[in-house]
Amino acid sequence: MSVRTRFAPSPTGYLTVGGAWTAFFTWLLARHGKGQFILRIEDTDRSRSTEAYEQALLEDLRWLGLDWDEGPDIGGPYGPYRQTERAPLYQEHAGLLVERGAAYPCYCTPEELEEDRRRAAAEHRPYRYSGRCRGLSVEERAARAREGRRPTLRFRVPQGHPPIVVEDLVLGRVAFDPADIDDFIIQRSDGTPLYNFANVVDDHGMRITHITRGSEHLSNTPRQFLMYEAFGWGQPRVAHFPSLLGPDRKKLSKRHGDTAVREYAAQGYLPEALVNFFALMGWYPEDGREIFSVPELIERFRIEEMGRSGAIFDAQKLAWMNGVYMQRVYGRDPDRVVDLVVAYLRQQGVLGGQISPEQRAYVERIVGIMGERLRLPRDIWTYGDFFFQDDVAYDPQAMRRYFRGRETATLLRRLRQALAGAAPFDAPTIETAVRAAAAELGVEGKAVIHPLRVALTGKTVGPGLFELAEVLGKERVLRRLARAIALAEAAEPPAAAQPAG
RNA sequence: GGCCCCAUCGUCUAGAGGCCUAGGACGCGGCCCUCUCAAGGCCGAAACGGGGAUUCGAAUUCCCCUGGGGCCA
Repeated sequence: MSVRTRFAPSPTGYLTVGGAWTAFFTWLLARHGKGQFILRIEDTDRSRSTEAYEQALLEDLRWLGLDWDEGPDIGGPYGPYRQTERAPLYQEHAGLLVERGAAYPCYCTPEELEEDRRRAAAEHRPYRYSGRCRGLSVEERAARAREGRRPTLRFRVPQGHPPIVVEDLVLGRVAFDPADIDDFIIQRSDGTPLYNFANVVDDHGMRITHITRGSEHLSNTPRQFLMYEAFGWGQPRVAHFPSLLGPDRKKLSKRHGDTAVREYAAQGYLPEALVNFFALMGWYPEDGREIFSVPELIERFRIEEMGRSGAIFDAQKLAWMNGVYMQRVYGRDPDRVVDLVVAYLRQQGVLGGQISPEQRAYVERIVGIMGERLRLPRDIWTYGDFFFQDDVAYDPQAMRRYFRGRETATLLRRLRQALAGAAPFDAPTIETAVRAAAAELGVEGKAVIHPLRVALTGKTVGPGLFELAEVLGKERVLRRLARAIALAEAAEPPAAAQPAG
């Protein structure tokens, strides 16, 4: 049997991490089964849906590498793939249910229903639909229509129906008692379909074999199964994924902390890292390995192995994983990492306009010496801001620790002299010069290396000193040293006391 | 309110009756390495929500409670 799955987002906002996570597993299920993945746009909420969001949704999905076989942009044999374009289908199917007596018009106004609900609450009994319109005769219906009432359509839940058993691929067997289910509305009085109903019509119409969605829809499943039954259709397989939670253990939603995927893209996260990270929320391979390529994921994924409990999105672990992927990508295709870093630098206004080949080559060298420190593009700044601004930001703590007045000034002066004579100005030569200077001064290497690092970079963290000095170049190194010497001397008298301000 | 789902370290999770003095990863702490940081190596702190029941034996099965999430809206 060929597997067909679908992802059906509403174009009312950007693709969020929660949505992308569901989309990913849905896609994985199709790819694992060598089947099709279908994209459907649920744009029935016309007031909030926009064309721009739809485009953004497609872009973000593509960025993640989730490709679809049928969708609004490429069409397919079971289209259209936008709900607003499928209105006639909903009408037709609603008519079918009415003909069969499986659905009936309900003339109750929202006010009347609200009143019922209020009374139920006041009397401390569960609210149930009164069934007021369930057995209306043709004349009674006509009379209500004459009053100007526009009916909704309700699905008639069969009385005495045996328990509805859902064999969920993730959750296992779940049984629902139909007696607990009220006749539910499938079509609004304006003729538009409700989510549950449109979903059934679309999923069946698109030959979806495996329905996947968030577990918040589990309670809808018996209703949908009842509709499949009324239509005389075979049931699809269903799988309900756990929800993604925020750090407060509350379900992530657009309103509540669910970040847009493009936010991560903008920050320069690697899509392969994000996808690998997604895989580990809810599913774990037997051997405890954590880094998987997409083809490996497709091969090894088993939906039966998915976890059932909600997971919190751990941004820290994502950052770690992104770092792992940064290294891998750098090893294979350094240009991609450089591109990401350049994009970041432009975005921050550090680089502007056309990037010259020289500028790019410079960034390339910096990226090269950053090594594993570069987990995200922004780390270029965290560890290497001094590469881009001559006006070095001296970390006060670093100054206090390594700038000890005249003593340091003397040391730096000696270093400056040694470096002035270093030729060529490359890391090995610089190292030799620095260590020789230390020996002459009768101190250990680190005793001069630390102050030198602070003098050149303003900080105590970052790439190897000799490498960064090389990239900086002799001219800048000497200039910065001159300034640092002045700084060190000036720092002397108040060094012991608390600096004012 | 009714119905449904979930419950192992801070987090992601392994675990499908004895292999568990509960394993891995991120994060955290320490040590080593080292020009710093990062990486790497070693070490460490850190969890089976509570109560019953079944069993020779329960993280693992069943029931109740509690907590969290969801649907009906």
